[in-house]
Amino acid sequence: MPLVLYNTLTRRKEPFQPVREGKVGMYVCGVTVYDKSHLGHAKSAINFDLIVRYLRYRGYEVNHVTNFTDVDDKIIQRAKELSIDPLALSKSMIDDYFRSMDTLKVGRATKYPKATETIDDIVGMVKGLVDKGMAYESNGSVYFSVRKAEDYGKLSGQTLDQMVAGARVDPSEDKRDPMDFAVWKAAKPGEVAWGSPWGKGRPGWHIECSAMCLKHIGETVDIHGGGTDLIFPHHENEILQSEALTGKQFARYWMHNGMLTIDEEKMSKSLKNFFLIDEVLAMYSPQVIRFFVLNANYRHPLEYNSSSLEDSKRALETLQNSYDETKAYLGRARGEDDAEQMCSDARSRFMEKMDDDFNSRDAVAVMYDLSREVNRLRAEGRLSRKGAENVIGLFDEFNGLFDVLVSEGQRNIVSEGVADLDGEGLESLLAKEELPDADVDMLVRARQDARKRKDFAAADRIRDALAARGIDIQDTRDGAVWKRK
RNA sequence: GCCGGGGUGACAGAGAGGCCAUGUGGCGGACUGCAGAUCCGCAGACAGGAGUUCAAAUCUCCUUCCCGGCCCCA
Repeated sequence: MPLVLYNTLTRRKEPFQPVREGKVGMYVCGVTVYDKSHLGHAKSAINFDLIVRYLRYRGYEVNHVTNFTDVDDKIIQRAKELSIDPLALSKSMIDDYFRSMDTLKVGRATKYPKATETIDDIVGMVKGLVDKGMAYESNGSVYFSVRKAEDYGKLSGQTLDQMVAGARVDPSEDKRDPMDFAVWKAAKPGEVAWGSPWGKGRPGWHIECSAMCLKHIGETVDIHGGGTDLIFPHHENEILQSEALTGKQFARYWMHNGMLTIDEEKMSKSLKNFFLIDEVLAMYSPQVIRFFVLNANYRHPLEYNSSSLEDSKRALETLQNSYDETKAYLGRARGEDDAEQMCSDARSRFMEKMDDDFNSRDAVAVMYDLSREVNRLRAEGRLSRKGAENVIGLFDEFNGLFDVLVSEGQRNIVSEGVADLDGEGLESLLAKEELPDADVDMLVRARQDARKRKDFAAADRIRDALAARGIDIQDTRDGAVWKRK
């Protein structure tokens, strides 16, 4: 069964066939680091990280490159406002990006090249374009000549004449055609700049990605990704300049993630409707945020509102409970069912969904099915210890891709036996601020005793006291199970 | 204006010709001292209008509304 993915270039799903068997060169456009990252950037990173993880799960060797645009107009302007060095600003924002993404469990790319570290390659590329007559120098800047390019609009479906008609292009520059774009920008006095055959300057935005693809992956990348907002003009221009230079197809598959929206509008800095990753992490766990993102198709816009993470949190609890309960069940397994068939069915359905353009939403639905089935087997006492191990193993396997379940730190503890505690001991435990596990265990047992005596007031008092410290008790057929929330 | 993508139950969101999405929430039942968790069941949907087809949420056409892009942007 082949892996199929949606290719923006052809606007349809296609079987995935990399240039070199078993190997994938993947380039994903990264961020321009002039400010801290927001939830929309997190969506993009999580979406593409899942794609990388799944490709590896499928056995591909993936070379994943994501860049940092660490010098551009916005960075220079912001640095000026803050009276700091622009490269110091971008450096600190890159640190922030890594901090956020690490917390969100976004896997690291193979390489994170920066524009400022690729200047030589960029200059070489610009030179090559000028030599070929595809680009021209004008007042220290170099522009790509769009009229000379064949098949303009390959990716976006735009034609040049349409563009010029409705465009808000700036005609005041030194361009021969208003649609020409800068591949090298002449520096204004005092700006950060690098030497070049055309004088001091810095790279145009689009050229750095072309140069990095060429340098770190090759003339043809298998998968080129980014947000839908980059399709035009960024990716269109990357294709033009790269193919003009190499004569080879630049990217086989173009994948674009849908925007995160608020009130159906794109989350963005300019609309001031964004939430920083840090702000959201202060309220919700990385797992909840990941689940929110992965519980939807990467390609479509995803609506964020005040309740969306709360909903995700609740929905995820169902899966986490099933996982935790199955682990807790290991110690008291009774039953015959090894769940072999159930697990292999679930795995193949899961892969079938992921093979279909990384349909994580449907893959999540498979996890819910698995969880319901295992819950039933446990409740009916039909699951064997081996069966529980199989299911836990499968949850772990899925979680290796999604990373939405917490495997440690959230233990379910069954408390059995009678509490060795007198009234005074009980009161002193109830008064404690911090309760180590042994104390919790003692209180849970005391509550069990009280329930047996039908002293429900005392039992509820203990439950309330534990709840106030974030400890949750559940009475089950097999005794009381508690966990820290 | 032009180029893309969409409008699915209370909400979030899959699906792309025939079969169930799924989750949260709601309702009913089981279990329970209560609660929670869990299980079983129920309700509720495909923007509007034509057409193609034995069969359409899924294909075609029209209308309408929304979003993204056309300066920067994941």
